[in-house]
Amino acid sequence: MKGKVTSFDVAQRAGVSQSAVSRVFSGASASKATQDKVRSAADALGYRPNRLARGLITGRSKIIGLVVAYLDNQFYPDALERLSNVLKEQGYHILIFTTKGRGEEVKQTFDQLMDYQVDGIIAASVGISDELTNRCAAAGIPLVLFNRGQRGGALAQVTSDNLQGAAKIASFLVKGGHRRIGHISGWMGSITGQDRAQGFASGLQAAGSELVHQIDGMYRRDTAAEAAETLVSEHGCDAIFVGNDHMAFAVMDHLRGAMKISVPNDVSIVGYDDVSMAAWGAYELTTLRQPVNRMVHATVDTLLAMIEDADASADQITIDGPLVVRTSAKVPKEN
Amino acid sequence: MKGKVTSFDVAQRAGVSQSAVSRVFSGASASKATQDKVRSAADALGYRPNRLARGLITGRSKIIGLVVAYLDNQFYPDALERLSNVLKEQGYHILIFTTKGRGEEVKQTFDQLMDYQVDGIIAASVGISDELTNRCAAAGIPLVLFNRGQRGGALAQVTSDNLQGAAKIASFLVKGGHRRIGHISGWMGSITGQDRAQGFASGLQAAGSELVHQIDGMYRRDTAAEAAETLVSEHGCDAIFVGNDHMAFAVMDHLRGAMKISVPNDVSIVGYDDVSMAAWGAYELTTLRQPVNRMVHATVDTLLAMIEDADASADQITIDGPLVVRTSAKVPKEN
DNA sequence: CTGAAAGCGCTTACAG
DNA sequence: CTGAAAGCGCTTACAG
Repeated sequence: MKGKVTSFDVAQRAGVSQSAVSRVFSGASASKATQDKVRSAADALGYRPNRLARGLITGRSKIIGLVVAYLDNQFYPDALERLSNVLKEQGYHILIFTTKGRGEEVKQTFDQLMDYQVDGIIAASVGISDELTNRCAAAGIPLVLFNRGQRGGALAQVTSDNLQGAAKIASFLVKGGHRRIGHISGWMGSITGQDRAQGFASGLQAAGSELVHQIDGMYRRDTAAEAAETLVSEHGCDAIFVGNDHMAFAVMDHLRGAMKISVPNDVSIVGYDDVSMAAWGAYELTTLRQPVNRMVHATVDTLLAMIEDADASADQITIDGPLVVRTSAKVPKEN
Repeated sequence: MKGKVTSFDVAQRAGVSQSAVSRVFSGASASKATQDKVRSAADALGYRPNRLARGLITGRSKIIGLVVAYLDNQFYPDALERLSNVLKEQGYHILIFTTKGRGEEVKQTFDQLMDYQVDGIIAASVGISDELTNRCAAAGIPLVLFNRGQRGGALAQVTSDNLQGAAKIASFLVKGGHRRIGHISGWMGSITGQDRAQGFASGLQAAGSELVHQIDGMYRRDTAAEAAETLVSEHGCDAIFVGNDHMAFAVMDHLRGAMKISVPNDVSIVGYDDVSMAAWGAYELTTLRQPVNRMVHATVDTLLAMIEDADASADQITIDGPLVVRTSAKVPKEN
């Protein structure tokens, strides 16, 4: 522990009190002369304030807990990177927790999060029980849900407009002349899965069509691939809306590979998210773009507002995204 | 700040001293009776020790800083998730920093890392200057390089055996009957890029062949795609070893898409990493597997050893991985 | 503006 | 085994 220089060391070298040192680093008032003395002493010594000590006394750790479930879905690493950058600009950093589980594991995760005295929590697509919600509230720790809503609660959340987005896809598919349209949903235990499914079904009806069949893809590649086979072989689908891009890739692989089916000539596929891979040559997936950047900014804005003002309202923000048309689905004819 | 219960609150309720409370939670000796009293009081109050306060006094934050550059290469989110899990079992958590930059930005990142009093740092494929290395050493913060070596220094690092791995690929390609073999390297400013290139060239020679041409792919998709076009069109390559899977996907997309070239009938492609997508139907990429799990365990073991014992040697660990044969490259004939 | 002092929530010698 | 006390490195009223 050689390198440990404290504010006392700096004070001594600068010939001022330790309080003075603290003041210049915490941005409190100090005369120009003091500032200069302190800064040059600090530079000479390589001093930097200890955030833990500061956090202990201010009650602000400047740490945001991020809990995320699906790092294999490229949407999340992408969001993570942006979240990290936007937060960094505001002086916050991310303590990351990955958890596939639900229930007990999530609970432990929250315990640990709180042990570190995080200033706020972002939960990306993980289900939060009411108990956990209450515990955060009791501890005064703001929580915002990223890309996954929760019914009932007054939880802060930012999602894309899943209902509308799915409806856009429905309309696009119907106009594209598809007759037998199926849906492989996201996990129906998630609001996201439910909303996209519902928006899609309503959209189909609004366009004068109907949903032939729907299977829960559980956000899993293998489940989705199997579902695609069932939809095509048993239900004769000529178009499938898949609940997210991650599953859509698996569907395309399975259709083209094992089943020798041409996409989009035999079956059209549409996804949801517009992750970077959707634009790759192997897939060229038509999909609904989730505006990650705007979602990230909205999330950070909401969270920081709640941190700075405990009475800030828990916003529920819905962000609209465009349909990105590529080649994985037949396109409506111009006329 | 309602929910803030401290060890004093617990002590009071349990009818013991605050020291006693601390002892049972820090695992120091305490009688069974005291333990019981404290635990039940703590449970009733929902008490959990404040890690920041504990860290301040023990000098152990239980935070590991992870700095990572390429979250869009699936290798890293995957490694991140495993790192997080393995570390969690040991009571550590990850404060994550993303940085594309080199130089000044990395320096700032390290400043911030140290502000949080991290117990150790894992740098995943980011270049660390000697100055930074020295600063970590001075501060007594162990640093281990993950998946990227550094020449000269005595830095702890864990990488796969890039030299040998690339040599295996060379041998495989020559045996596969390829005549004009090219290489799109990883960024040649990185040791990883250099080693794979060198191992490949030597391997080719050892197998009685030679490298037709090599282009730096910079770990970028667009650069790699362009390089592939040059290698095929101008140098007549019938096989290309691409420095990592992430670029290899771009190469396959470009060859098959824009250039209407069949992989592997016209050109064989081999990658490096074996990220999960390599197994996907759209690519079925033949590639050298980096044993992420073993690399992660080795990284954590080394880092924790250095944290626990400041005199622990800075291990330089190299882990061997197998060639995973799929369909993106012609396979040597049995005989 | 500035310094002395209290205190954030803990751990850990030190006596008993 | 247990409690009183000092101290980790800071911030922030409080006097001057």
